[in-house]
Amino acid sequence: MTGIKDVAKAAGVSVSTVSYVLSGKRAISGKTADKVMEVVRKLEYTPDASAQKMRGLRNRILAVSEPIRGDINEAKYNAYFLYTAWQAKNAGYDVLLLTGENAVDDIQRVTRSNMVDGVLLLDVVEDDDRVAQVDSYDKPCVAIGYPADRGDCACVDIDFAAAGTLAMDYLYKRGHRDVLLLRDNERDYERRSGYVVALRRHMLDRAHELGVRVVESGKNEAGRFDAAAFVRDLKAMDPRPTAIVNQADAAVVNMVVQELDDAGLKVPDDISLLSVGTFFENDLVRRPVTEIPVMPKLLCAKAVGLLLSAVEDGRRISASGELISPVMQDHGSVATVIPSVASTSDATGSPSPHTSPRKKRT
Amino acid sequence: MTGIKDVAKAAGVSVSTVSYVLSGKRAISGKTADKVMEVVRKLEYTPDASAQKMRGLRNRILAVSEPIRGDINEAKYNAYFLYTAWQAKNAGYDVLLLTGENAVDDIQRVTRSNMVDGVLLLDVVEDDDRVAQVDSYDKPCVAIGYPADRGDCACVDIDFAAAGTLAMDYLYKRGHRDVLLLRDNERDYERRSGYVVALRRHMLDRAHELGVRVVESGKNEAGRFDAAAFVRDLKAMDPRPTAIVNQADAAVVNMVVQELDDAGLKVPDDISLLSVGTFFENDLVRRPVTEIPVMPKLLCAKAVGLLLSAVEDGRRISASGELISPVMQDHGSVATVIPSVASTSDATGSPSPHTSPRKKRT
DNA sequence: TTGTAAGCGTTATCAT
DNA sequence: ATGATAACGCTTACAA
Repeated sequence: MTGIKDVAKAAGVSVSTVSYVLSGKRAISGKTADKVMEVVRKLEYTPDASAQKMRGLRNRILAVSEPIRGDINEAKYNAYFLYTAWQAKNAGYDVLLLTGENAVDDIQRVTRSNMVDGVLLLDVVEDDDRVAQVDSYDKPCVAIGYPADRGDCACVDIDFAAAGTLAMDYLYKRGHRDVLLLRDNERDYERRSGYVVALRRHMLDRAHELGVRVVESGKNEAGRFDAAAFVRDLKAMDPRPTAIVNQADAAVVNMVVQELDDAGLKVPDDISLLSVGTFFENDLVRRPVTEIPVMPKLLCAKAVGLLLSAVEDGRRISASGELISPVMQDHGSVATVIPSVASTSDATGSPSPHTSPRKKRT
Repeated sequence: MTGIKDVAKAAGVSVSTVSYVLSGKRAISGKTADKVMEVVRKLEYTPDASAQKMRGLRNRILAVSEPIRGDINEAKYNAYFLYTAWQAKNAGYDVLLLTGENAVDDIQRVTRSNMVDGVLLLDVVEDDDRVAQVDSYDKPCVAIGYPADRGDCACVDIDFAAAGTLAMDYLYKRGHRDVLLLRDNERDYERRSGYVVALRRHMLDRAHELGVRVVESGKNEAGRFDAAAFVRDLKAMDPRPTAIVNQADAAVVNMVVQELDDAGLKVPDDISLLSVGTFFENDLVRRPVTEIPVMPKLLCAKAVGLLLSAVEDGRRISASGELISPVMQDHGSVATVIPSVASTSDATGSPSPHTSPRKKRT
């Protein structure tokens, strides 16, 4: 309500003086500056953001696109969203959230109408419309996630090819030749959520190269996972897997760990557990699990940093595709075993001499 | 980039004609309108939001304040946030998220700088700064939650006094005289999160009035809940509670149900389970639980509706404090029992003749 | 039915 | 060191 004119009048100076005092873009005598600032505080003057934006100043608003597909309660993706908001805030930016189904329309609308300074894309899937249309936005844009074809879109993600390799090499090096893949929520595969699908493929590929046998768990429908059945199946397998590679979330892992416990299987002595592409930092886990995490904090920091380098310094970022190396966080849930001789040959019905896994924890 | 002048030039009309075609605020000949719209589409013209706002039009942006206190992964509150965003979107509004610690500063900044049309307050605690300062905002404001003193702030919430009464009356009517209160996460009590605290108090008060004995579970620290111990304690109690009243989240309830099962206690035949002030709709629950839910969807719809009535129709809403009646959602986890005669008298060490609860489910 | 021009609240250029 | 004023892109009162 109170504008720069009111301040100027009350301080007995011109509007330009007020503007310059506030922006610091030219020298002002200490006396005038003090008087102006005093009035500014007294009148609680805050410059009109629209007027500033019209003059070409930045808004300090970033659009964050996170289309809500189906269920609203996907805590997994909230981590990215909140860290993004947090990073933006730290840099002095606010976040305009775009959750509509027609994400591309929304992004075009807010960029073309000059409502925001830049755009962040969250929950990117393998063939993402928002990425494909990046050239139609009037503002810089960074995706968190790496679609199959990133075109001109700047992308930041974990290197999931490397993560898949790292996971399998890690197990292989510790003697594991038979692993059980605990699938993520089916919905994540179906929506072709970028990394979940890619990671699984890379793990299977690497396992094949190494001669590691991978059996996949049954489909894991949302909210219907039967941990008891999973463990029962595990015990019935021949040869019995020496490790579980997990893509599912904390709730599922907790249930599995509990069931393993009930079934008398100790982690890692009787069965190793490695979680890949998950993020357990904040969730309750019944026991620490060795993990190659997705690192939302890091990704969001990188993405916001990259976007702001374009917004504030005009850097051209359309060429940037940053892949961050995965890291193994050892929490002692993977043991070293002696590979069973039969494990790489074909599995006949004969009772394979199962090598009891018992070694130092890793 | 492309402005109204460009459109006017290309269409061979004046800028006001273009403006009027787009706003529909005066009659335009069909021919001109068509031509203009064609050019608008071809040039992908989108009016500059700042310029419009300067002319007094609405921005169609609502600020949503949800300060992140401590841990970032509080899924509970995300539901409110997402439903709010969804409701806003449905009404044609975008959402500017304010997560900073200094919520009041942020709200003052975005309202005074005219960046938003209105403000929604989420995760309101009993003595909430944001509510206390509501008069210092330059835009209409609605809180979801009911602080101790709402002052001039419009508030929408479940009537938790009524909910507490409803919960206890419901159990009392079904013969329960001894109940065990399963506490929510301690953090929720500590931060004095509005309803969690109020609800507990109201339940205890009502129980006292009815002569229902309430024993509280031990503190439930985040991520450290020991369901087995909880059930062990339950079995050791004398007289043994016939019902559990739950304030904790789905993860905790799942664990408890599982442990009850393992301990041979059937719900509801051996022990009733009533959840109050929770929201299990989207979470996996091992068995349906009778619930007086918090109804975020409804609350958000009411709040957004109220706010928009102020934003769009200029209604004065500072007098509005809407309390929504709680509803009991029966999912068959509460049984009717025959009250034990000893239950209202003092509990001596004598082995009370525990009335085995077995009746029709409710 | 359409055009002209004032004005919204700022910033920045030009004077002084 | 400070002041007057054009310009930003749009909406709308007024004119034609």
